[in-house]
Amino acid sequence: MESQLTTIRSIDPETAVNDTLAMTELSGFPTRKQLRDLKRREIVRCATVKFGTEGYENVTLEAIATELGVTKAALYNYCSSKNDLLMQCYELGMDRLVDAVETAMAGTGSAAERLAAGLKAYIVTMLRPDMQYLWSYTRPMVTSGDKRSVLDSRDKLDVMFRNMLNAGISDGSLRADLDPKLASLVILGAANWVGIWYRKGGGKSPSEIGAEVTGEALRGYLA
Amino acid sequence: MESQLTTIRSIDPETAVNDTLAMTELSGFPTRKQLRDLKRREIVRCATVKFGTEGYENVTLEAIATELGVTKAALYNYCSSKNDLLMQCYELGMDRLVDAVETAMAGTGSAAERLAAGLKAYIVTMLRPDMQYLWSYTRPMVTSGDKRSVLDSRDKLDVMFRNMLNAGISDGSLRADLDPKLASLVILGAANWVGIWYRKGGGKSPSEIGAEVTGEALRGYLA
DNA sequence: GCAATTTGATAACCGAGGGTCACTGAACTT
DNA sequence: AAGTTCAGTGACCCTCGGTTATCAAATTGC
Repeated sequence: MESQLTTIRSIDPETAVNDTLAMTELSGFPTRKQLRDLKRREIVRCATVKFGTEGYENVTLEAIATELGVTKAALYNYCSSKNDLLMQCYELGMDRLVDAVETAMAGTGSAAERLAAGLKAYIVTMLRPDMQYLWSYTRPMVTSGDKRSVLDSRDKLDVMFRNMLNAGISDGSLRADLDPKLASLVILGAANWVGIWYRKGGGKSPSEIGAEVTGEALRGYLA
Repeated sequence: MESQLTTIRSIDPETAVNDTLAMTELSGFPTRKQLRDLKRREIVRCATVKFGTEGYENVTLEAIATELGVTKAALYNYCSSKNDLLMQCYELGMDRLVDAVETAMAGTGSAAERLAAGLKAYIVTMLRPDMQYLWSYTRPMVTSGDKRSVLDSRDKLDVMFRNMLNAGISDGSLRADLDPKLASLVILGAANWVGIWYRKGGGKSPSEIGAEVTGEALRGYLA
């Protein structure tokens, strides 16, 4: 059986919005390192979709390997365990989240407006079909030791929101008496909770949900 | 090996606060049904502690069985699968939560005060060591089909909070313009989020955390 | 009291799936 | 051309959830 790992698969526009993979396609003569890294990311991308839509414990390494046209053992060249593979998926997901929030917050409005934009982007990104189960259903599997980079990203997000809260106090668009630490806790809590209860079919689109929850979560903090 | 399932184990006061098991000890000549039910609950109690403190996927049925002094196969007289056992643990946990919140909300103050008491009780209960992983780490494993009763309890809690929010609008202790549905979402989101990031050693006790988060989550809703 | 039956537990086993390892063949190096 | 590196293979092991045949004790019927 010929390995398909060397093939650059077409990117599904629905699930791959803002995916960075497409931007790093091979140019001319790929080095061994480049090829290896591309394959690794292809594995992670495949695993992310499967974990995200089917749930971690319902996906076998065999299934991932088959889908990629290789054997299970081959995967172990790119990850040290199934949990490690999940970790790499988390990193990918975290990067997406950070990117989305960063972009949304880069606007020019008041801090309150940019905070709202960032929060909405956070929620919408989290509700992407292939992020769904990844966040709400398998965060658990992140075992100690491995999870450093994930926690780093989480902290990074937390800091981004806290900074924006502080900026809001400074520019007067948010109440001066709010505690950024506690407020970011409540805000992110509300946002993350959406990922738990939201299921397609509730009638509302992720974008609508994002806007509604954002409005509600920030209501008490506006100046 | 003699079965220890017939022994009523002493209740650890730390983890068994409000546990209903102690109230149903056998009286005189236990019937077969009573004995069976007692054993079932003893299994669930043991599993709850282990799942809660070690994490679902790190606990083998073998380990639970050994701790109870029986074989793994014996457990299958009381549950149909490992996941079903987890479900029963969730029910136990949910009952604890509902009890705690109900009791806390039964006071005589304003609706806002009772809401705060209920929310704090919710958080504190959730932070019990043996509830920790159960909530934040294994909610995922609840697979469709089985999970009806758990969702019922969750709905029940949601309704309790929504009712109290409505009561607060009526008695004027909460802002008249709040949307109970969205508000309960944000409030419970913030509360549940605590279970994710809280780890012993942060210096603050569950009670302090509960009070702080409660204050913050309700701040925007007070009249 | 003594068979017949029901119940709860056991030991032995099965199969899925995560993880390992000796080896192979192709690509790169010299 | 010979040696070296390395991704990938196939066969294998082990853990653990789940099943089944069987047995002993308690319960019931006569």
